[in-house]
Amino acid sequence: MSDTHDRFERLNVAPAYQMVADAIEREIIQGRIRPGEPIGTESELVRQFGVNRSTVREGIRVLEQGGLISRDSSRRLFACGPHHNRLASRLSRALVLQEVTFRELYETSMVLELASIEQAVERATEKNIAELSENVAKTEAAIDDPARIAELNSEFHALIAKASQNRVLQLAREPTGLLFFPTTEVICRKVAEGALRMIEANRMMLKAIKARDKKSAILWMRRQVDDWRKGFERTGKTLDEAVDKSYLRAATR
Amino acid sequence: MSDTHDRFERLNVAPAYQMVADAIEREIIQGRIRPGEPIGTESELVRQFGVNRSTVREGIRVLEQGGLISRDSSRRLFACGPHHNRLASRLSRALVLQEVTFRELYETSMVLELASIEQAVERATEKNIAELSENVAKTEAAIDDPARIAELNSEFHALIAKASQNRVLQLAREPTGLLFFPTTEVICRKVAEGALRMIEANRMMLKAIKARDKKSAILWMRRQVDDWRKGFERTGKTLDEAVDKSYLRAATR
DNA sequence: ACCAATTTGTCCGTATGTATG
DNA sequence: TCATACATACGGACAAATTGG
Repeated sequence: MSDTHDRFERLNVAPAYQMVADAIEREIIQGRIRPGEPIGTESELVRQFGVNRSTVREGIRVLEQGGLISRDSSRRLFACGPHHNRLASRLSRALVLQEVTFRELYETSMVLELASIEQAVERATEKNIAELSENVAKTEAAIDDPARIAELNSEFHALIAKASQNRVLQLAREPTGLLFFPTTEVICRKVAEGALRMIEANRMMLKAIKARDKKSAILWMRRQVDDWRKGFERTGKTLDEAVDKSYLRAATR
Repeated sequence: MSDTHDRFERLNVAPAYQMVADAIEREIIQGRIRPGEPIGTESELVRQFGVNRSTVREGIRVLEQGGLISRDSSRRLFACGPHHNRLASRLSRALVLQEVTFRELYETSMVLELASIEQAVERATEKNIAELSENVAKTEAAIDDPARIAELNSEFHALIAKASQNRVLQLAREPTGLLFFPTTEVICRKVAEGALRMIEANRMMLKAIKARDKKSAILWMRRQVDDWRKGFERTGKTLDEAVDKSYLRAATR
């Protein structure tokens, strides 16, 4: 052992593939590569970074998975503003793996959906309202198809969030929506008047948004989320059981 | 061209590395590999899947990035219940890339923080309260250090969410917290009484939680988030500008 | 504390399928 | 149609780090 001080700290050198990923990520986040712009071929990156092909490819996988880059039909690399879908379904998966309960889901959804519709009442554009109207019409036409109803209801809530013009809120509620609404199908099948009450609530929410009637909109949203809870319990399950992984299928791709 | 029908559909064959990733992911999601359990060495996987090591490694990168597996200090692979941290910072990044405004952040944070404290008042355990007390004590001791104050305040809110016992809510507020609270440092520097009001609010929230006084707790939380908005505007910025990428550094690792 | 075996990180070269012009 | 460029995948190799005796 030497009795001198270590002159240098240990260099914390990241693996090469990580540095490749970081370097490209930086360019995208800092806006020097805009979404849609090409990244270059693998050989190009090999040349620029001075590392091996395999190394570049590992870095690319990281970024692909992170949703920062993607490949088009011809497999050329380009930057892409990450679609939340991928992130949201990852989040949903994380929730399932943590074995969160339906109660946690219910409580959080209540908060997020109420916030969404409150802001939607204030800010919904004509376009938003048209989209919601179309959704309600489709739902009324699908009255006898539980799967379709559930899907449309899920879309209804996503449209509400969109109408809030608040992208943070939109992103925050997406993972819960992904897990929350698939159960509506089960409920529609088991509870006779379930679909009818759902449609009525959606119709009333749409009406309230048109009239900019915040109070009524919130009331009907609360009622619908509560209906979900009651319907859920009526299927014989308890709120304190963990969200099953089977609800993931609908969420992943 | 033959005039016969195609007998077979085109096989949707995923790349090998993707199949490797999917196969391992399935095992984890289905619970056949529990969090903490080892996955095996790369050579092991090479043998089992019958593919090249480079291919295995690409698959591993995907899962690592997805937070499903990780390497411990000795770089051995093991499954891990995905820590939200990684997902949350990814979400934050997505928000920045979408150039969301501080207003969107503010509004959503208000909703999520209020919900957190409301549930925290109902359910905080002795342990939660002890953690919060310690945080408040540390904050009082750091009164002259804006960076430390901001960090501790961020932790305070995370602890509140933890005390809500609602993991869905916890996960939902994390990305916004990551972006929201770093700005408190700037505010503490620019607004003289900022730190003091922040500490007072935290102290009062803690007190309200101890007393199970929901009304007071919510009041002080609302006041603190509002203070944030006022302080933010006092720094000369407007709520309608986009959240800057500079706020990301604090968020990533 | 040393050594041998294992494992990871990285690299090289090559073959094959596919998309584009 | 053909040629070219490129992505995917493979086999093999070596140095550094880690493990376990």
